[in-house]
Amino acid sequence: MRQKTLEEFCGLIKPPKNNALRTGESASGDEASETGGSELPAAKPDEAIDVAPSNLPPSYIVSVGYSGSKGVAYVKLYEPVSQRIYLWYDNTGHKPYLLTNVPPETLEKIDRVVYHPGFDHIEVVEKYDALLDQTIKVTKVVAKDPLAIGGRPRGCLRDIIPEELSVTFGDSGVKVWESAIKYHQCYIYDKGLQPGMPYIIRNGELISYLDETAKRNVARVLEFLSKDTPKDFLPYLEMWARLLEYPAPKMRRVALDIEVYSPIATRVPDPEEASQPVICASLVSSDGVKRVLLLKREGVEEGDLNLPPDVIVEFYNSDRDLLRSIFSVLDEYPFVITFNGDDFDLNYLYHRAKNLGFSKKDVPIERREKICSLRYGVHIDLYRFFLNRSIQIYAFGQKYRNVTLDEVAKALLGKSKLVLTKPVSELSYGELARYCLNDAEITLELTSYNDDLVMKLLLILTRISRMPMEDVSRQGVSKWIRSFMYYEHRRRNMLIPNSEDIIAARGTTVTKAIIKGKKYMGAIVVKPVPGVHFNVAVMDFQSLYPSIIKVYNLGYQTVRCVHEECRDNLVPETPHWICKKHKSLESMLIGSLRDLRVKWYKPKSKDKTLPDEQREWYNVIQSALKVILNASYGVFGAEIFDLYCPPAAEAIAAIGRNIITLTINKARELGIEVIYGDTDSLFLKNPSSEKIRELSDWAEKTLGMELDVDKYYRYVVFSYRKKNYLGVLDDGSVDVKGLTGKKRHIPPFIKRYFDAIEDILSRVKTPSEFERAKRDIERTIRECYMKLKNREWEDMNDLAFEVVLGKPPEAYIKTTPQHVKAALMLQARGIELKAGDTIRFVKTIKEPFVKPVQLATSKEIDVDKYINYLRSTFDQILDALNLEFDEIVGLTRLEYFI
DNA sequence: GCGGACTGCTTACCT
DNA sequence: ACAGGTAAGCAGTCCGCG
Repeated sequence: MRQKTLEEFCGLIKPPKNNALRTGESASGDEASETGGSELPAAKPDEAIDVAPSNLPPSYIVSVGYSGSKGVAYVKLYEPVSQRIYLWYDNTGHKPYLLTNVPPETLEKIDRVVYHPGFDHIEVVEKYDALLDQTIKVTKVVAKDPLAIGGRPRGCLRDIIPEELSVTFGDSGVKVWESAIKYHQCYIYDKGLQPGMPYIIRNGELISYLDETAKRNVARVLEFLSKDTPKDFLPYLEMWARLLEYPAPKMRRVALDIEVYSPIATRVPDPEEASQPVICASLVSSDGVKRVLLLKREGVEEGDLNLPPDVIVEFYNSDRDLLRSIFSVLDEYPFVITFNGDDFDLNYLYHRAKNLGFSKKDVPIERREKICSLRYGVHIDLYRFFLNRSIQIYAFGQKYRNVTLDEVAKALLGKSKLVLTKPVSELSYGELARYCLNDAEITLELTSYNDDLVMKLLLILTRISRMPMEDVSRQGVSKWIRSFMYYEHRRRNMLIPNSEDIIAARGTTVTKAIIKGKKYMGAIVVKPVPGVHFNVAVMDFQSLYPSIIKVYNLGYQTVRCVHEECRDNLVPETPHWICKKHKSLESMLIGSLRDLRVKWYKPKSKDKTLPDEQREWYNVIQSALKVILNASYGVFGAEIFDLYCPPAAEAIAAIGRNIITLTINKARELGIEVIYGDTDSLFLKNPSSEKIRELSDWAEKTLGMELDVDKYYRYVVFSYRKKNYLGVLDDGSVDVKGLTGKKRHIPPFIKRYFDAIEDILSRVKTPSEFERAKRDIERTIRECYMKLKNREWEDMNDLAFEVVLGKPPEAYIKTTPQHVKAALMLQARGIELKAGDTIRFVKTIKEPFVKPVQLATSKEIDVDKYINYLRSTFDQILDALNLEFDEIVGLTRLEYFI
């Protein structure tokens, strides 16, 4: 089978001339169907959405799914003019399938296969097996519906085939491939669909739409990047640039929050039971509508609601009517935003409707595997999105710690939830309405601040991952990467290997990790030179690991490939070799993404000559790329990743060690003093710009890697500890890395004094100013010490350590750390605790030497333990300044021993 | 029976 | 549900100590 070009695969065509863009009807109008004569009994989502008309203006694919009633895949399109959702049903006869190495003539003899109710037919197809580097013939077993392939606990073709063959033929070499891919993903891959991108319909076909501006923009990117780029790389740059350059539409949406009555004040009602009425709902939309729906109840204080004039308040006599109103909104908006709606709001409404006897067609919510989706639009649960670790760290820079609406909103918007003085069920209408409305407002604002940053981020991730928006917002980075790699397999007609095939063909790791229990050796950290160093340049390799994947051609297909002639292309410090004959798919996909971020999107996001709006868009793109690139090496070493390949991960790390080592040696050879380095960075003491240039050129020429100056420190303070330093930049801002004084769990009392020291250091400009700073630091530490010693704290909370429970308190079997001891005391008082909860405790004199702050009194505090903690915290800085904690606080040797 | 040396567990951090 | 490396504190264990 011929490999399709990207152009063909994406179905790109010139935009139609004179394409009369029809403005759709207002979204609030009737829901009359334009299906044009489908006689099948309508079922969800089919009945709630209009079928896309042939003159549909360019519309964005936001979701892809499978229609059980019609037995075909469908695509949800968002039309940005009318701001409505339309459906398009597959009309190409695409069907679910699996691949197997069992020959057709054998399969035809198996009744359980050919008489399976979902069985359709068998074909023989050719696929390229990248593990063996050869084209193989496989049998394609096509089914009538996706559940016949897999997804049911028993009786699926993917289980039947190996079962039958091992029983009947005693064959253990039976292989089944690609049977665990969700059908809607399979459809996206086979059709080369680009979720998040605009499409039009022509002769009933769904066709990708790119306007002339978009094409010009893509051409501009390519022209800029093509200079020093190998030819085979260009199509990939082009593919990504098309997805990334196309602007985002305005996404019409509504945020929903509900409040539920609870007979027990402290308990939130169980959504699966949904036994209590919904007493309030707020709907706040991007088109400026704010509605509060309240349930009339006996004995609730009426009075003035005291809500802003633009809020529409509606009272309902029954929660049945209230639900109906909510549901009509859910059937109208293309995007519905919640915070924890999968688990609570939509889940509750779904079950409540069931309990109230709603018929299925009157409920716009569908529930499957902990997800609540909508038959009409797309449900984005922001809780799930913000919970994503990669998003949390790389897109939002750790600005929020705990994923609660209050904390995320505080961190990103500077806004909070309203504080309740009473349980929800006891609030007056006004209090309830204001509370609920505020939640919906900040939920919406989390998607709209910074010019819709979150919506745009989701859209970009949708495009890169080639997944429906619902899925992208709920799944992790390894699923996103898997998805675009699978897509590329299908485009190139490559067999998607099973995880065990990769392990069997490529083996495991050989190096020994420094940390017990890890699979292989990781990065190098250079011992810092202790002391204060002025004029320090920090150089680092731009996206080191993605660069290695690109330049050294890494991937599951190229590590330990089958060719004899490649075995001399060794990875340093390992027996692994890398293929010289073929380019790995990973090196192309990840490498091109890396180049686009490093050379185009990141610089553009900082280009002050561009309009703010444009720069912000580039910033969204470069953040999305950052999230993906940061994980692109890690996934190779993660068992949960479906293309898990330990030797590839190990090789990347080994090459990284080699690169940083060679660079350090080169720097020293050039006479530059290297005072520290970690993984991909070098701290250089007082280097001349010529030497920096020389080193950078050397890296480019001999390693093929970009080594740039990341920043200049006015000075850096190192102790002997790795991953532990303080650096002052030219503008006086301070970078503190790894020091205890900056860690989140330490008592505020100590943190405040640490911050004061940081402040003193930020003002030091020259070595001569240092002496005065040292005296100031001594004074600060003395003050802190005296305050503690004299027990002068205002509030116990100031002394509390805040440590997060990694698991529920009962689950600590091997040891009982201090925060767990405190947690157990709280639990003994009936306070429920779970993994992720933060325990606030103080150190006390008597056994067991800890107490939760809530239970402790001031006189129980063990001051000496705090002073010891103070000592070790400040030692990290004092070490480097040649100061002694005990001398500063005036402890003589004698006192120290008493 | 006690204390120091040691290992292991746990959390928070760095790249 | 991306990886490994480092710091630090404490819990628990082992062993010596005539």
